[in-house]
Amino acid sequence: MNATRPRQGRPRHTPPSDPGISAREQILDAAGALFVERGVAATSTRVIAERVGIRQASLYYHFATKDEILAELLATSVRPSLEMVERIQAWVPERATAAAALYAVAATDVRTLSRTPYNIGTLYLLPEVLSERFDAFRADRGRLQESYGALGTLAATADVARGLRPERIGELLIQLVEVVIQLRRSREPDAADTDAIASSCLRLCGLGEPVVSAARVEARDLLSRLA
Amino acid sequence: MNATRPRQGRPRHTPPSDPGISAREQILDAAGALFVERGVAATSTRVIAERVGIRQASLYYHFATKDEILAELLATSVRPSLEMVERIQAWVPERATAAAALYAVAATDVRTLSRTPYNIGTLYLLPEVLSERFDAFRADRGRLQESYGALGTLAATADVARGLRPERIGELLIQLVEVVIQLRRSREPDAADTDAIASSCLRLCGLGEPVVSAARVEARDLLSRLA
DNA sequence: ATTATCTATAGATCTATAGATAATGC
DNA sequence: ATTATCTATAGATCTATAGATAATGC
Repeated sequence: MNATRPRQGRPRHTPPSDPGISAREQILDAAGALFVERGVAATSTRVIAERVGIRQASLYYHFATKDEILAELLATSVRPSLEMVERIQAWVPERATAAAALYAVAATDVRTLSRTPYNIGTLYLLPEVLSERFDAFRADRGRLQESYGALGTLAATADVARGLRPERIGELLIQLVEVVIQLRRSREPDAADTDAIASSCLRLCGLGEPVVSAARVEARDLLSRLA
Repeated sequence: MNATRPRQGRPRHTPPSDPGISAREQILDAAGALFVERGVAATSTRVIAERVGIRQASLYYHFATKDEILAELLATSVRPSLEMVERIQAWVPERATAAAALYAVAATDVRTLSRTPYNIGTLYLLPEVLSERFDAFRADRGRLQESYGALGTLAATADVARGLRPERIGELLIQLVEVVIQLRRSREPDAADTDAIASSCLRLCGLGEPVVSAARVEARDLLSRLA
């Protein structure tokens, strides 16, 4: 039961609570929680370091700037969604209807965002993300949006598809899914929220109740086969 | 053509570009645009003052703290929505169906948010708003959310109303309407967006195409009578 | 020797206050 | 006299760098 195996380097002022996690990870966790809670500009490197249990200057051994911490957090938070979408998209149209695929993607995305440790999706809403420094993140998010647009257009009724170009459908759908980020600010989302949001995505595409119900069932099946 | 009538007080270092607007308003405008662009913490009082054309310390003649500027901006941005919702709500059920009222409220709210000078709705998303200092604002917003919940519950199908309590419907609807804030970060919303969002609100309540179409028409009529 | 921390600090902020000053109003 | 600005500044930050130090690894 050697709870604290010694590591390399000068020992910390306060020994780490969980030495199994790399210092880099500890910094990302602390910074993530603080950025979400108070924003980036209002979070000083001193507070991040305090929460980790190291001195302020020691952060700079792991990250060159505060922005680099944010960039890393952003990158690791879109990628899983992006991979999932692309995997599900590949099932259309041979093994799944577009509506079911859209439901599956939206529901999975909502569920993922519901469960991230400190509602990390909140970072997407912070003003600093608009800066060019983070356009790598915004490019990833753009690709996710395109996938939503493509799926939504395939799933949409002719009426809706005629009225809204794929880019617009993508914008609206991704925003709708991310409603869960806002929701999580006031309470813990549950399965009913996930269904309400995913169903709304289909309804936004003009689909009526029978199609939505069928897609919900098919999506469940699709997801169980994927897992 | 006396473009610049002199005012009381020591003259500004740089004379005001539009002397018709009070200094207080000028500060609110400058701060609003900057807060939206970079966030509150990242906007220094010096930059706000610079944009107004006064010295940093002169801000404190009009506002006691930076937060007071934010509080004022938040207050003036929810109130119009709140008043509008309550006026339209009063038409239900005697002179309007709940679905039409919900469509009208959502569409008006989306349109209002689409047209605010610097997408001021963005302020709702900033982390500083979570602080207790702004609970007056959050109370107003809570009331708006309750109205959405009440209207949505009245409009919803029995199925949906059984599955989702009014509070949850309110949360989801207000979030859905505020999608336009996010949308505006990348482009100028138009009438098609307004309809897509307002229609999505009804569809989220379980309403099918015929009801949505009828509500859209009725809402247009309702709004023209209100104006 | 390498690694991961530490201490100390430069230099650049930033907010808010104190007190002076240049207008108008009476 | 009142108003709305100005200048000057205290005091508290904050980021990032330089260089020392206490471990482990070889």
